[in-house]
Amino acid sequence: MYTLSEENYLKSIYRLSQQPNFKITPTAIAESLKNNPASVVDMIRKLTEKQLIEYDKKKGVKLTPVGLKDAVLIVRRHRLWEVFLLEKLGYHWDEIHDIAEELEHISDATLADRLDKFLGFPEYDPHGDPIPKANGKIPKPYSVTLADLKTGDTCRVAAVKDTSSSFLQYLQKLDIGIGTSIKLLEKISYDNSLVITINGKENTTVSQKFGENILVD
Amino acid sequence: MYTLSEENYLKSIYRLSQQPNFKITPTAIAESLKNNPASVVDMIRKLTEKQLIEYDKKKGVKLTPVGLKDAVLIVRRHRLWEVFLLEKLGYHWDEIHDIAEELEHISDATLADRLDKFLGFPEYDPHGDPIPKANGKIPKPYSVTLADLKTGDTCRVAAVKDTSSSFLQYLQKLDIGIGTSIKLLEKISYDNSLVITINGKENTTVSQKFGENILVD
DNA sequence: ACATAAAATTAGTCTTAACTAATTTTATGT
DNA sequence: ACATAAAATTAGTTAAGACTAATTTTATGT
Repeated sequence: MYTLSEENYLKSIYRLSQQPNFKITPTAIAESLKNNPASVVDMIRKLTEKQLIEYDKKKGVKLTPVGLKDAVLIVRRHRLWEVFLLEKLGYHWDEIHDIAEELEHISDATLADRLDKFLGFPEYDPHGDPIPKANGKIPKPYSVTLADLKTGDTCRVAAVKDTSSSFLQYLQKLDIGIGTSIKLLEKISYDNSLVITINGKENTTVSQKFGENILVD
Repeated sequence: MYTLSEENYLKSIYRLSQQPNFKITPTAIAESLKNNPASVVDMIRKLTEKQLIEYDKKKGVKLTPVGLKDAVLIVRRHRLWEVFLLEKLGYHWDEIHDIAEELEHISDATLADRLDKFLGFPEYDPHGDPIPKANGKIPKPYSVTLADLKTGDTCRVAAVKDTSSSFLQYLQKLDIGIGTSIKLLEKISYDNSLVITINGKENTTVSQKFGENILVD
């Protein structure tokens, strides 16, 4: 169907299109794929001919309906494989992305749907990103972070934005995982530090940056 | 580590080396990979330079110890994925080979071992072929075929040699799978056709070629 | 042994998708 | 507005790995 490269471009363009009000330029794509803008210009021509994208110098690159549909399916495969690697094969959070980058290109028509079923139709991947359904519908992404809460609010940890091992180790030290209940006691107005209670235990103070990387529902 | 093509050549050469007293020639490799002998000659040069194979016009192609080790690991990955596809995702016998051809190239160092563990360390793949262990040891392959039996013998299907979809679909039509009990009623001396009973049901006649592709124990 | 067929090899071409270097176009700061 | 910086584009190159066509080497049958 598509070459490896074509799929990577589609996925990259899709990912960039998720940033609101962001103009998708050749350089932006080049940076996200870590290759040369000249190469990107070539591929833009190719994908335009295949009617998967449209390119307007003023507006940048946009996925066509067909391109969008297929980009979403690639993302779907990526995120399903991430769930598989973490839940079934026991990989850690920070190991799964690169392997899923390879697995997402396996081309069998029914594979994603079978995997989806096998995994119990998960709605979110281990990074908290929504897994597109077979029909292309995408579950509502988490958007509220710990830092968005008002004093007195209680929430549960749904996902994390930052997946660096230093962050994950810090989480572990604080005994925070998916599903952990957190109550916001106070927001320090000086630097927006957050005073929280973790699972009803004693109080802890964390930084604004920390709070912005925890997605809650 | 290796390119897709290199891995496919290694695997192909390994498969051919399993046939006893078979000289692995450029044409033989070309046929098995369905490409041109001229291309094979190029790749023989490349793999020889990388010291993965040795080529002697008289003796044909041979894997070096390093080439053999890595070819076996590719086969290991292929067969483990086949087990996964059949047992976990519910694919049929004749659907799994092509998908495993893609999955086997996923390059993460611990993936095969994790998958092996997840699957419960299976010894044979759904085609009955032995799955090489992580250390390269290979369980004893089946060797007796249906065509080797004497009249009156009863056996169980352990594996198949031919994995073409036409053969596998024929098996499905005859209701033969791994574990199926077969009794040899008669060998037609004219053309060595075999009259058999499948799972105690009514008699069927199959060709010698068919019988030679069913491994039993 | 020799003609012929088959296999192996060489030489050169093609495609994909990357690259660099050079040039043109667009944006930005003073 | 204009100089300069940044971005986009073009042209040409490279590498892998396939191909065809032509040639050489090896095998086979009579």
